[in-house]
Amino acid sequence: MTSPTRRRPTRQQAAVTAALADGQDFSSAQELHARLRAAGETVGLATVYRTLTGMAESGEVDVLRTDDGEAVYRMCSTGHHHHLVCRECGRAVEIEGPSAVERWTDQVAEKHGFTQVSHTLEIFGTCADCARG
Amino acid sequence: MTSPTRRRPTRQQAAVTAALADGQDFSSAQELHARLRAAGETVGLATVYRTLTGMAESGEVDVLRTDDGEAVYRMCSTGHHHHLVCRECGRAVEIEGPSAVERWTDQVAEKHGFTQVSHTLEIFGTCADCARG
DNA sequence: TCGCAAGTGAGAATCATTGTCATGACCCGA
DNA sequence: TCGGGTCATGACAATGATTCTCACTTGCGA
Repeated sequence: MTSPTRRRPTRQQAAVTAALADGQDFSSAQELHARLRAAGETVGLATVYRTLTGMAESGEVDVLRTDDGEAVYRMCSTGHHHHLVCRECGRAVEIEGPSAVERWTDQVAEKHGFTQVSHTLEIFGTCADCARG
Repeated sequence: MTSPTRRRPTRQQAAVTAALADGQDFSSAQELHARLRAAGETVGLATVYRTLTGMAESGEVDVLRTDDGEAVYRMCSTGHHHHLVCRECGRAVEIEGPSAVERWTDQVAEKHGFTQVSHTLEIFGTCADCARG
């Protein structure tokens, strides 16, 4: 097992973290990079990717994939939870799954001999604002 | 609303459909293309993509994304269901979610004013064979 | 059978993401 | 406080999946 790969704190990482903490929506790496640039921060795209990947691995941010395969990131409360995401604007609501679901997934996996089980459960819809538009 | 874009039946589409029906695992477009080539079928990569996209839209196949964002396809029984997928080999087991989950997602979405709700629920793990390897 | 619209295929184009590698910045010990 | 080794950074190239283009082919109705 590798030790939790602690990264050396830098200005760039702080900037990425701040940009991420800023919004309530899921943002892509490209979006964040553009936002940082606009804010006058000079952070390389590769660095944005590296920082996000690192944070995702250590569980500091949640990652999910849009319909077209782009990875989007969001700073979330710790602990296991799921999301209700607007397809149009990306707005996300953090939700807690019923523990029954968590138990059920483990059961199903075990029954079929699967180990190291994880699961994804996301709800997509159109939020009230976007539906109105 | 557009009419269900019926495609004109062709040899190529039949080949893609057959290749897809062949395996029990999720396969990427690239994989299917390679398999078709190996089987002596001459089908363009673009056509494989077009066919898969079309089938996915009409609900004839299930699509999901691997961790690295690649789209994988599988021919499934009709109706709503989920999957237990092996991270290593892609083997998939079709599973039926407890109706409680389906109800719960709708409730949560409604409570937050979201409409046109859909959800994804996939379980990932390492299957017994791969764990042994 | 004829003609046209839809389907096809080869390759180019796109776009997110990752790799490369020289340069610069942090941290620790002296 | 200073110096050096190490890790992070950034510009750019490379990769790889997917989509676009466009000329050519083919299915199907008249």
